[in-house]
Amino acid sequence: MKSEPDVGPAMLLSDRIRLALADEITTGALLPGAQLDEQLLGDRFGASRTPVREALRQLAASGLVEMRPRRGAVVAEMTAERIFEMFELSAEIEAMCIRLAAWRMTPVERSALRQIHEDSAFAVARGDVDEYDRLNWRFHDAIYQGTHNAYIVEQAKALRERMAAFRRAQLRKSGRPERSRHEHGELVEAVMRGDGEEAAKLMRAHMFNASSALEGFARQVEKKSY
Amino acid sequence: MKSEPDVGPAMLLSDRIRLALADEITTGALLPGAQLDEQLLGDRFGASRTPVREALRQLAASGLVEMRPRRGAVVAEMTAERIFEMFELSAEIEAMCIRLAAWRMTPVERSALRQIHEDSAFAVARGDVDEYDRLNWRFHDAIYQGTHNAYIVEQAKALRERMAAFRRAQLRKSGRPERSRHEHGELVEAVMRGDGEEAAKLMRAHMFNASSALEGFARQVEKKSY
DNA sequence: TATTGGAATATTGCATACACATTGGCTGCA
DNA sequence: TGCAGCCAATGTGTATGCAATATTCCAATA
Repeated sequence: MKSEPDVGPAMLLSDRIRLALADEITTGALLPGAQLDEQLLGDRFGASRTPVREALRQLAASGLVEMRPRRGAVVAEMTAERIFEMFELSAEIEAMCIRLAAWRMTPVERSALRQIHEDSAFAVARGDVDEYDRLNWRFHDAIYQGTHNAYIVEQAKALRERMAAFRRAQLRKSGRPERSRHEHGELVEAVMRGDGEEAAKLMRAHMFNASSALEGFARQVEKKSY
Repeated sequence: MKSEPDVGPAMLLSDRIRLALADEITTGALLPGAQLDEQLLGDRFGASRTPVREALRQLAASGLVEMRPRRGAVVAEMTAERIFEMFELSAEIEAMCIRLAAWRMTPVERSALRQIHEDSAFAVARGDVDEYDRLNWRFHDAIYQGTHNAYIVEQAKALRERMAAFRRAQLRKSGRPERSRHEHGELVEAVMRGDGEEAAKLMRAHMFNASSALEGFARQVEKKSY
């Protein structure tokens, strides 16, 4: 009986719960410090405690929830300060990646990066935020790959995945895609010159600007919390 | 001595399994690509599949094992190259931390860092590797704290925890503690001067030297794999 | 009245049982 | 002989039950 047009068992139940909880936490629907009772969550999602537990474990690894042995899980404090802290790490990681990439990328990789950047011009011109978001992802992904360090690629992707929920609202800010693309242009220039330190500096600024676009959102979370 | 893994239920069963598996993977007892059958592992540890699954999930998050949905877990490829990659990320994270710390640490934190460094002189002189290992941990931990970014502290600690198994054999290398302490001295100097970029550079060198101490070990893993 | 001890409750940690997907092999047909 | 499709076996994903431990509340005592 698949009356509901669900995505089917293509996605694991525990993954669905994980994504749903991550969304509720990042949007502020679940307030910081809230107890995450396994049984209750299981009831809410029509699942048993087992997939809920798996989801909570993974969320704990990403820092969205805090697990205390035999004392259950609570939503991690998600103050504006903590969101900024997460962005700062994100920015530093991105800066590290582009610094390494600027030194290590092959000529082919460099021109591929430039190509992605040029493709994004259309998306910005048409105001297609979703398309720009995809290209934005590919842009940063190309930089990760440019480090020629598979472990860094994995971890950077994982971190970016964690921040995805925050980022969603971010690009909608008026004028943000244009400015983002302009900053990408500067990044491409620095990478082309092989100037890793400069690229890292620009990336920090780029990420800081992106996080600033979230300030209103952060304050909103703040208000809900107290 | 509470440093010894307590047989009591003080530590969660899933954590014991996680640590044991991490050890076996990093020491090469479990070869890359090996299937990690949940039932078999459960039998080996005298546990059921449930805590084994939790352990595997956490190991997957740290990159030691790879999980393919409905197809089980396998030991991640652990070539010498991959070990070096993990160390590179570790080094970059440490460098990032000390760069931020050199700029942000309070005077109290700076002198506390220097104090830890001075305390370690005794341990080195007595050849007490375990004691030096503890102080080494506290030294790096103080640097994490110095970033004044709680999220970075968490993630840096988690990463260092993952590398712990590798690090264990590392300090045993003859002369390594002396050299390590000398390098720490230079790091303290740079932090005292507030020279973040220089501290970061020194930290990368420090971590690189530490990883070099593992080269023999890495080759050994390599040989076992093929 | 405040504090402490203990019992009751609730919730996690672990074990076991079941359902279903994936895989490998086997059979039948081209 | 080779390939397609089916079937069984293996093993993961999920549900449920049990045991151990943390929390809470109440009562007894100082």
